[in-house]
Amino acid sequence: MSDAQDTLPDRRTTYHHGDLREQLLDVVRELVETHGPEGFSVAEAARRAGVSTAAPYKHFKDRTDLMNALVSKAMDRMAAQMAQGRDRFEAGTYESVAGIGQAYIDFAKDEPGIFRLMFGLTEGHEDQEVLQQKGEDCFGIVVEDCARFLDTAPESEAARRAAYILWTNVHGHAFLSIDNKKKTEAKALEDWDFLMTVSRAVLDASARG
Amino acid sequence: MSDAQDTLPDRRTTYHHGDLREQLLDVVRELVETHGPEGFSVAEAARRAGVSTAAPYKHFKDRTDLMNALVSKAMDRMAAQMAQGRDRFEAGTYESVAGIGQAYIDFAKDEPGIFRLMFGLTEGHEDQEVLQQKGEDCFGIVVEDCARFLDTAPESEAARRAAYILWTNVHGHAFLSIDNKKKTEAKALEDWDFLMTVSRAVLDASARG
DNA sequence: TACATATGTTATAGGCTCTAACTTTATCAA
DNA sequence: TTGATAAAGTTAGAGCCTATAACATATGTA
Repeated sequence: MSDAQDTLPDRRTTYHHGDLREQLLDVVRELVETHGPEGFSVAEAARRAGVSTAAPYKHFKDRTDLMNALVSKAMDRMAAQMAQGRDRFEAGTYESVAGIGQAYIDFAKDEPGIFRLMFGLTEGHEDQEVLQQKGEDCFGIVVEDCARFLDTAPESEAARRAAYILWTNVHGHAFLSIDNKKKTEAKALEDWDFLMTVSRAVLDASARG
Repeated sequence: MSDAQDTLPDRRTTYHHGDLREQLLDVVRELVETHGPEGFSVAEAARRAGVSTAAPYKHFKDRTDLMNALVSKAMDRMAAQMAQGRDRFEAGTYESVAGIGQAYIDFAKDEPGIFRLMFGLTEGHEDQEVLQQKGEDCFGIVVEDCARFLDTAPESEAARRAAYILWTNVHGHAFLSIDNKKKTEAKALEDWDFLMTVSRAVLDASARG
């Protein structure tokens, strides 16, 4: 009679879902990548997870809360990938710094929806101590490697300053890359070329004082 | 009896509004700055303009269309301010390049909501030839000034490359500034200091070849 | 076993987008 | 000047969304 449930994914036999919170995050992650940073609804996510549209609210206070959780997990992935990018090279070299940047850019290209969400959040973002901290952690990876290159402490003005400038380069490049794939400049200047150019320019300038 | 109309702004006497399209854009601009890039609704804008919630659709195809118009106007303002920033100094100098960047950053700080909207658009953005072109125009201002500094044609690889790197610096700094006003790095490194540092580093590196 | 808690469900209020059908005003050609 | 047409309003309403309330079912622990 009711064939509506045939369209439901993974029809459950149990009353409880078992892992709804995580599955919602997965589903929304997909939606965000296919329909853009704001192109998801809690209702649609619930439907795809095979639960009622009210169920998500047992796990997330509201839509923003869900988004924050999504971003939080994304930041963990990002930090891990940045560390991995660095570890492909000897620490404290042009290459390791560029490697961190490459990981950042790759993340942005692989997950542009989430990436946009991470930096597009405005409401209830800056209040979130956790997200704030995770952002700092990512930045810390760059600072640390710059400090090693410059042979200074990570707390030094020089290291933080160089890291900040490099961060703007990489962040800006990442954004422009995903924002405008056709842009000729972005193509003419390949990622690695760009990264090595700015790493050298900034680190050398910093080393010279 | 009905005191509802007392809350309506500028109660009209005429049936036609007269300049609804422009007023809607103004109202939405306000909403975007007070409630964030996505923190507006067509309905609320209509209410504030004192018309029915259906009226806006006589002027804009849909919500996205309204947003695009908003962004389009913002890009005009931005281009104008960038040119103005450049003209405060002798053309083709570190200062004029930094001046363009300062205008960009000021725009982002003055109108963070719109700024985010400009670079957060995803759906129906890249299709919009007009917006695409206006973005190129802004970029062209930087390219031109870099070319003058380097004493090359604006079409030269060197000029476009230097401009691109500087654009990432400025764009990244602008974004990080508005994204995270508390960030210590952003404060330690004042805008102008940052701009002159990167202008010198990038232009000198480019000039050296 | 039994009670408390966690995690589902249905129902519903209220807001939003956008369209349809209708009304009022402006424009412009004869 | 007039009368047809287009432009720019209006109300009504379908259909989607968020979020809550009230209720149902499972789980776990005393």
